[in-house]
Amino acid sequence: MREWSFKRNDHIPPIGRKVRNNMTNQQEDGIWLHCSNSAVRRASRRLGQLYGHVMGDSDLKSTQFSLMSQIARSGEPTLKNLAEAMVMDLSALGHTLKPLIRDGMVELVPDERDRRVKRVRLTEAGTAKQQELLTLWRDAQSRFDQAFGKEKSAELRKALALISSAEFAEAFTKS
Amino acid sequence: MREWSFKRNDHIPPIGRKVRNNMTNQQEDGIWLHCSNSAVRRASRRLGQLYGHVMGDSDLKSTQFSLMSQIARSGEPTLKNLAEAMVMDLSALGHTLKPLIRDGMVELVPDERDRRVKRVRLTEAGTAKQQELLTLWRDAQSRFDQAFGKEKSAELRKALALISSAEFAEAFTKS
DNA sequence: TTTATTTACTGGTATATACCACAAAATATG
DNA sequence: CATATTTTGTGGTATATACCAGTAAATAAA
Repeated sequence: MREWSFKRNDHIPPIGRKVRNNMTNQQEDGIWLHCSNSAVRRASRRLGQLYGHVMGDSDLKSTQFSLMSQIARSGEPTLKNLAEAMVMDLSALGHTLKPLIRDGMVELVPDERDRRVKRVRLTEAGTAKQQELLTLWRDAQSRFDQAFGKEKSAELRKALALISSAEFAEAFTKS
Repeated sequence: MREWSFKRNDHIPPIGRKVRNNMTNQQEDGIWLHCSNSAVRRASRRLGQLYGHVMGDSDLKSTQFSLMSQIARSGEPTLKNLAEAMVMDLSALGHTLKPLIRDGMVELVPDERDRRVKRVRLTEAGTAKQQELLTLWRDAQSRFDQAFGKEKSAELRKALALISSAEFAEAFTKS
């Protein structure tokens, strides 16, 4: 057996200070308690895993389900608008759509008035699949609400929507 | 000019209901207001971009900076422990480390007592680089605190740490 | 109307991240 | 001790995502 040092969260060492920390448990101090970016990414990994497991062996990843749900919700958005809504780089969106297009879940249709523009649309199969997975998604979301608190859950989403907004980006950048 | 429908957030349509929404602005209703997973991912994309721009042309991505900061903070964690701390899949961590190892920022050292185990360590160059970027990180983090509120910022990180915890995963899964 | 600029998308390249199957070492079991 | 099981990593494959450098269409400017 190795000699373990014990948790001591009383004096929080500054970022990047070496502590020779061999602790196994999760409660230890970490960068995510100091860096909002790290904190959000870390949580997104956890939720990706959690929601993903609920989605299970369905053909779609939780990210794909999100994207398709947003497409359905938007009607028939242009790539540009969809990218903005998802806070995603336009080219990243293009790449992300490829597997969905390949699998016949989504199709791109040229806009009639502006030949530069392409609109994103769920195929019939895509719509059906999205509807089908709604049940699983609801299970995941209700588990989340249960574990985190329905109230706090809604508040959190609102806070995150604020952070994701263009106005926030503006404020962050200009200051 | 196209005919635009106008924003109406008064009646929030359920997920996956088609609305034929051509709105350009960000305030529109979206999946992220209903799905915590989507909300967190979306925010993580935004923050990735924002922090990333502050990091600018430095050799490290903001994700790499986070990871290196956690390594520094942990002392000399095993791959397993680091993966757990980061809430990252072990193999994903391995892959993520490759560019850092290639660039001489990080090295893997075999554990002396358990030949299965490898420990992660910042090289001298890595430590220096991490220290150097601390300034940029501090700028980004203080911009965030400014824009979101220092209080709320700390609360948010705590909430996200809870969501990222093993206990939360437990609660989510068992329920 | 010709030219310059902006807009919307595509493709390349690199990192981020997950899951699965496999290998090797350590540990538990009979 | 010999075998079964668990633990820790590695490599493959696929999606997620960013940034940059084009390209073509639309629009603004001269």
